Amino acid sequence: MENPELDKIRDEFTEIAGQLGVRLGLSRTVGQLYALLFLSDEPLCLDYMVERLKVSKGSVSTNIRELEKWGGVKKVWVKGSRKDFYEANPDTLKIVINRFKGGIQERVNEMSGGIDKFEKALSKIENSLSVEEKKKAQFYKEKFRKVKKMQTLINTFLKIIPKKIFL
Amino acid sequence: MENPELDKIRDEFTEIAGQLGVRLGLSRTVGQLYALLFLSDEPLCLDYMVERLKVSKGSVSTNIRELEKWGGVKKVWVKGSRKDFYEANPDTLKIVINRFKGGIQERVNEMSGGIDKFEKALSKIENSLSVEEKKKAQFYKEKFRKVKKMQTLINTFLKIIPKKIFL
DNA sequence: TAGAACGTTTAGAATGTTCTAAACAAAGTA
DNA sequence: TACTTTGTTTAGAACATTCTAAACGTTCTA
Repeated sequence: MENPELDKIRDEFTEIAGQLGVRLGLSRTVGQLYALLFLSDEPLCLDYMVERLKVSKGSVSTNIRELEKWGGVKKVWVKGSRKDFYEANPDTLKIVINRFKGGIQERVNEMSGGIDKFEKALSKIENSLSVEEKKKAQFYKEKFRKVKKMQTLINTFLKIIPKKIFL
Repeated sequence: MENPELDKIRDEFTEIAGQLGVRLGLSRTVGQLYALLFLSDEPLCLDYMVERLKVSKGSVSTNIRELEKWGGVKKVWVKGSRKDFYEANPDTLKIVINRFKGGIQERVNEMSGGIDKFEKALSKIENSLSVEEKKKAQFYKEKFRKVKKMQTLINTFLKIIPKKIFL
C-alpha cells in the first residue's frame, strides 16, 4: 500500500499546493489539505489527514472548514463510520477563480463604495472651500471617477469568465 | 493649503488602498504610498511621504522600491532638488493585473514544472511497482494531467487581457 | 449511565511579516 | 577636508498569523 517513491511524489505535490494556497490568501495547510484530497481516490477522514500532514487535529479541523467555505471540499457520508469524511471538489480552476473573485473584486468594490461617500463629502463642503482648495477637490473627483471606472471594468471582465470549466 | 476635510478624505482613501495592497500580496504601506501619489498632482519626495503616512524613512525607502518594481511608480527628476521624487503610474488597472499575473500564474506554472518532474519519476519507477501501486501511479498521472490542463487554460486566459487599458 | 469516539474551541507558543531607529554610505556644499 | 543632505541597510521590536495541546461538548455504545 505504502510505496516510499509514490509517497514522496504525493508529498512534494502537496507542498507546492500549499504555496499556491498562500498565494491565494489562504493558509499553507488549506492548500495542502486540498492537494491531499485531490490526489486521493477515496474520501479521507480528519485523523488520516492529521497523520499524513503531521499537523494537529485542531488545525485540520479549522482549515478543512475554511476550505469547505471556499468550495474546495465537501463532507461525504461513509457507510459504517461516524467520522467526517471529505472529498475534493475536482473543479480546481473554479475554486481558484472563486477565491480570486471574492478577493480582489470585493476590495475594489469596497473602494468604490467608499468613493461614493467621498464624493458626497466633497460636494457637501465644496461651497466653503477657497479657490485653491476647490481646484484640489475637483482633482480628487477626477481621480475617484477613474477608480470607479476601473471597478466597472474589473466587474465586467470577471463576468465573462465561464461559470463551469471542464478539465 | 491644508484643509482638514480634504485631508480626511485623502487619508481614508489611502487607508482603503492599503487594504487593497495587502489583498494583492503587497504590504499595506505599499498600497498607501501608491494612493498618496495617485491623489497628488505633483511628484512627492520621500520626506513628504514619511510625514504624511507617519511611518519611518526606512519603511518608505523599502516600500517605494517594491512599488517601483511592480511598475506602480517611477522616479522623476525635479529641477533644483537633490531629492528623489516619485509619481504614480496612472494605469492602476494594469498594475493590479501585472501583480495578479506575476502571482498566481507564476505559482501555477511552478506547479506544472514540478509535475513534469513527477511524471518522469513515475515513469522511471513504474516497472518496479506492484499491480496495486501501478494503479495508484496511473491515478496520479491523470490528476497531474488535469493540473497541466488548468495551467494551459489560465495562461491562455491571461493572454486575452488587453495589454493597455484606457480609463 | 459511564465511558469511548469524534470534532470543535481556545489559550498560548511558534513562526512569519513589517516596522522603527540607528548606523551607514554616497554625494553635494562650503 | 569637514559638514550637510539624502537614501539604504539592518538588528531587533512590534505585530499578525497559524499552529499545538488540552479542555470541552456532543453523540454513540455497552
